[in-house]
Amino acid sequence: MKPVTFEITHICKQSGARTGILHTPHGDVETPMFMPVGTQATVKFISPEELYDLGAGVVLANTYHLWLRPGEDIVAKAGGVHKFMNYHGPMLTDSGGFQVFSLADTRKISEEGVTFKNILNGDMLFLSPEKSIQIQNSIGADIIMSFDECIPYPAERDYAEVSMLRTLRWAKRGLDANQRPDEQAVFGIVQGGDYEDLRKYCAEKLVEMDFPGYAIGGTSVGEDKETMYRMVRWSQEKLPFDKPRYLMGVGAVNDLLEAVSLNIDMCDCVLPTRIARHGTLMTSQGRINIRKAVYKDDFTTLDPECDCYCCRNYTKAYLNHLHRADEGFGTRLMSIHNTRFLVKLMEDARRAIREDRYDDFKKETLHNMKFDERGF
RNA sequence: GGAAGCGUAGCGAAGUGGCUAAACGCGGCAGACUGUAAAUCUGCUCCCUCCGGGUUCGGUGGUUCGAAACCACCCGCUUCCA
Repeated sequence: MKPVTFEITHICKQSGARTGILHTPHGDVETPMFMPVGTQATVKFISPEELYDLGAGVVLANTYHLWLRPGEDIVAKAGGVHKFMNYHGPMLTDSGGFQVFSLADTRKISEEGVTFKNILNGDMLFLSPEKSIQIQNSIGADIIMSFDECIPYPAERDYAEVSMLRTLRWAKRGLDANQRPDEQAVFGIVQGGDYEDLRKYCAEKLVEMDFPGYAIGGTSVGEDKETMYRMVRWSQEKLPFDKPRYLMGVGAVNDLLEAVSLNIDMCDCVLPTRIARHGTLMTSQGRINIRKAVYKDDFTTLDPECDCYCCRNYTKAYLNHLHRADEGFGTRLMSIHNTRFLVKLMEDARRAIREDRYDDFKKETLHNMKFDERGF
């Protein structure tokens, strides 16, 4: 019994992009989709009820951070992460592989795994592919990720190769370590830096291991757009067409639209919630910073095309005030808006795909959001 | 009426002879943010500017090669005593 399955429901005649349905133990979700990130078992400032309201499907949590606090045993004791945080839709946990990148100063990599410094108390901790899966088994998300090394960009070819080969061995070890294969699906992660042969080789080898879904990692780590899209294209070419493809850590509007063109089904990103906290909002007319003086007495809606709780009820002047006054309600409203914006972007993308006009939709959306003619 | 203390850039507050156009915080103006050590970080914030220049530290006058800093008087504020 496979916990996670995928079916393709339509292929756009204009673009080749696809829609699908991801079936999980906590419900079905339509793809392509955007997945909000709730690292510490909460999407910062957004309640589960608000997540349902804004149409969130899969929500992420993070293995490394929940391991350190409160500890995976606590989450298991709560009955799993869904019960713990009271979110009953599908969930996915990242393996800690991103922390190999983001916490590079505090860790050391070996064949066996990664020694991390506990950022909370300085203890030395060891995370292996098996340990990561074991923790994720305790946390209990529907989709769990194999432990990988997210390498920086740029990376020397030799290092990218050594790291990718090790990530492949880790993927196999993680797959074999899954104690709950009937409830939790392990996805493999394609690495290989900005090297075509490495990306393709990695994808081929992962496919031989037969994962229920595949992710593309090592992107959005500082590279330019051309490079990112190239890495995605190479990675995705060797993946089986009928399996879900997850592009990790991507959430800028132009990147999402390009990802959908490249047959990506799932994307996650902290961007909407993080920039919301910092006062930046995504709108159908492009990004704005609500703190700017021009919004002080702008009593219009943030985005007239948005149907979120924030846009239905509040003005830019009010958001400007709340942000300047450092009021948490403003942060909540803006987090809800940005998250809804990306969820809705994907809803609109799915509709366009079903109507065989995805290329038109993409071009028009990018134009309205003031991206240049290349979509950058 | 007497005594003591204080007055520094939009605000708060360092500085008590040259390294000071003047720390730091707030406020203000911008920018960044992509599998979250991020309700964070970066830059600018006296005036004119390309180098550079011009005016500042309650006011006026002095001491000094040189003062926000020392002295005198004046103005204002605070506290205490009557």
